[in-house]
Amino acid sequence: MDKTFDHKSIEKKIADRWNKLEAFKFNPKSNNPPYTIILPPPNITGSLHLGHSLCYTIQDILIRYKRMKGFNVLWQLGLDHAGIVTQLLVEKELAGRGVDRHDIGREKFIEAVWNWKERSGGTILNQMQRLGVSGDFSRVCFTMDEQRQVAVRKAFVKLYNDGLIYRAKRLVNWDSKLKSAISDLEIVNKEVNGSMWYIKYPLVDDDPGGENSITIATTRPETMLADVAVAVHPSDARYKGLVGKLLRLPLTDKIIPIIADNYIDQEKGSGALKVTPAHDFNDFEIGRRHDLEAINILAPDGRMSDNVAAEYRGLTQEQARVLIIERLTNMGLVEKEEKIKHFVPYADRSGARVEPYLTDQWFLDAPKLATEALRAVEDGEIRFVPKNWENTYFDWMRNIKPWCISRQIWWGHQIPARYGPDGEIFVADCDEEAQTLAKKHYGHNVELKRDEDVLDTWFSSGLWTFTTLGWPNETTEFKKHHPTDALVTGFDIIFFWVARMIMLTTHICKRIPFKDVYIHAIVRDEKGQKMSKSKGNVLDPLDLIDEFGVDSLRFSIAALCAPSRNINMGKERMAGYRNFITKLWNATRFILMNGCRYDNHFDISAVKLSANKWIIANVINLISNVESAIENYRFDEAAKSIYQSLWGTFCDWYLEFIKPILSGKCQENISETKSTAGWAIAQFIKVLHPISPFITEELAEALGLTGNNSSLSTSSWPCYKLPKDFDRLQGEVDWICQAITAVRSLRSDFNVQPSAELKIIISENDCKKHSLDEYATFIYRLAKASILYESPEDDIASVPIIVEGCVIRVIMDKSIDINKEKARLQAEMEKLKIDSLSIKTRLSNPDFLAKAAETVIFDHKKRLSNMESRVDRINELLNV
RNA sequence: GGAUGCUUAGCUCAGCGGUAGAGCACUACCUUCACACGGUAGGGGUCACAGGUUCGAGUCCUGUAGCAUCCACCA
Repeated sequence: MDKTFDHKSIEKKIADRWNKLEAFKFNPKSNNPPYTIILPPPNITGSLHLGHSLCYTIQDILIRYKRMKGFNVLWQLGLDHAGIVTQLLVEKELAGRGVDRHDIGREKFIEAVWNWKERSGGTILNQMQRLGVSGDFSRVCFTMDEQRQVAVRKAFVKLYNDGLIYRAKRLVNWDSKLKSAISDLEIVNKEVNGSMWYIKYPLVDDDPGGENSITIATTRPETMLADVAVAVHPSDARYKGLVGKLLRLPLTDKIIPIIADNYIDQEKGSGALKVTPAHDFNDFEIGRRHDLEAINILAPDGRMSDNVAAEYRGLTQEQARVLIIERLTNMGLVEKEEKIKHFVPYADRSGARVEPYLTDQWFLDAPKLATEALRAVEDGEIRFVPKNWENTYFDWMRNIKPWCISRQIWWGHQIPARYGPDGEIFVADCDEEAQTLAKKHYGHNVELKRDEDVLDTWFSSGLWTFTTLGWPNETTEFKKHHPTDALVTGFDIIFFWVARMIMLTTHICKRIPFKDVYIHAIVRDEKGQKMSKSKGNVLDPLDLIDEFGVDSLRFSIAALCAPSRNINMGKERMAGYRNFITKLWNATRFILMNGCRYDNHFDISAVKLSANKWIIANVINLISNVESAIENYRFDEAAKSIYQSLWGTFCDWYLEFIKPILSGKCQENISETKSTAGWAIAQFIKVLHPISPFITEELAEALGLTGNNSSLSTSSWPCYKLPKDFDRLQGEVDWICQAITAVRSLRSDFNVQPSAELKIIISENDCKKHSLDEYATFIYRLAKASILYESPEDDIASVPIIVEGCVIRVIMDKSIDINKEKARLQAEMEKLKIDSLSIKTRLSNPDFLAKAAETVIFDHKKRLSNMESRVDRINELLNV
């Protein structure tokens, strides 16, 4: 074995072995208790980024752990068709060849998308395998594959028949670039510079150009062409008596009323609001209350439509705005213009400015579905981990609005609705069924027209837990593995996905989709900045794997996975955990070099030597700590306790303890110690396996823990009971460790050469109390100090130290002049005292305090306390 | 404007009633026969600020400040 672990030579080999053994194949016939996770399906457009690595590693840890625990694990993998994103990408690709999708038509375009899927869909799956994802890749589903299409249609029809899906003419968020409705979650608000114009609307009864008018304020004067009223607050003194009067809308000369509505905020603008129902969500509501007409002046591409005077038609809104302001200014109707900053909605995907737009769309009655979805979480049937995300969920769910599920794009599940000649709607799974419905309605066969829209991507994602398990068929998977056990995802898609899955699944299946929702943090760079290509701080997981190895990456992820909002991932930190992986490698190498192997028949209760009992107790304790950490989704604790035990206890102490034995100094214990060491390292390898599967698989084989045709992945999780008196040794060995440390400290303080041998005297009582006979060689090995059982002559210089009430006298090597060293320490102490005195003087000087900045004072205080603690230490050493 | 977090060692973060912790970085010494991606010993902390509860508060409560994120906001 090499001195350092060469991950590159091993990862591929191990992955191939897992493949060959079909280690992760799901067995539907197994009678073991089920454990199920549905993987959040990545988009077919993507490649693996660090966020994926995090999400998948966590799931893989759970899956591998549960598999070892004897569960029949089902980790359902899949891919998402990602409607809008994919369509935009394929359009872009076509545009590169000078092709517009409208030229080739819908059918050819969809063909092109499937083509794309074939090419890029597999990329991320391959990358997942590189990460060590231990799912059954033969079961990968796709949100648009045949089975899912059937299920999605079925679900839609059911929701429609249950009155939860309806078609309506409503204002929706309109992406004018995409020419499609989008959901309010797909919008980002950006702050932009704009203007607020104050425009006078003259009262009808007055002289043309007269003084009497109402001033309205607006950032979008072009929409005034669609104004149908001006609204004021009923109790606004400024407009008392004007309610009910008529205004002449400038430019169009349309007569519009002044109405009163409680929605109006007297503080904002001029207190009078122009009402434009077709182009503002609030105005739409006002329009409904007052039975006002909604005039749509925008075309689907966001330009001025034919509903306005010819001179404005076809203009962009910006062009129309300039023209209108120019005209109003000439008419003397612009009171003032204020430059302001305000937030304007943009489409997340296409970047287009989002318009409220009046169209016919399909809606899901989310407010109705929310009741049951809220109850499931309120009652604790579904548990969020960490729990505080429940509040986010509750807040959103309690204020939920109907979800517009139709999209005017081509790539997606086409809505299973057909229209009769008179517009009557027939919703059915298939053509035949729709025809039957139509015939029943009309009394004869008619020609039906299929709705062209497709469903929002998140609609099919929302059904994911059960459509992947065979629903609507009562498959074994659906019966046994649903509800699934855990959903692992980021907080950024609680609304998009988690909430919708809960709503849809509780209604359609009458059960919850999952029991636990584990919300992981978002990966950022080491400074806590969001990773983005423009900032150039993106860490590519595949690069990290190349540099540090998968096992290090996975271990880092686990170790950093504390329950907070962010995970700051930097290379320095990763290097530290890579070192840990190397440490494990070398510890195992050492054990193998000394002829230790894992012995299947090793009986821990027959062990005699304290050091061996001690490490066994530590390891058993670790196993249960790791168990409860993983069960509680505390992967950081699992990783850290393995790190701590392996490095801090096993390597730093135990291996040093047993070196004298293994080298043949105590023949009687050699066989037992070899077995114990082999057993202990095997346990470390097992408990680490869910986190770092590759190196552990490799080492397990070397240790003889697994054979040619077996895998650690499918071996069982260690289960040991601590033999009776084992944990009582803890205090005893701790004392030994402390004594050794104390001797080493003293050596360091007195500048004793590391190679110099010390003699220490421990009272007979203490020797018995701490079974020191057994440890004599250990103390020699670790502190180069051997125990004397008889007091030497008084004239030999010694320094006493106290460890937990027991006095240890350390006899110095003859080459060390104790008095000289003591004098040196004394001098150091005096100097520190004098220095600290001068700092104290400074700090008590009002002039200094007045001049010095706070940080300077802080620095002085810090230095002072450092000096004082050093003085205390030296004092202790000299006085005992 | 509403909500939720965060503020602890130089950096990144754990800890959430009982003697201030980890990793990395730092200092000194050590190429000792698993490992220099190592070993040993160290140094480094007004636990944001101000009040309160308690025998006792990074830890609970109230308030303040700064930062972050989400939601709302086109008069």
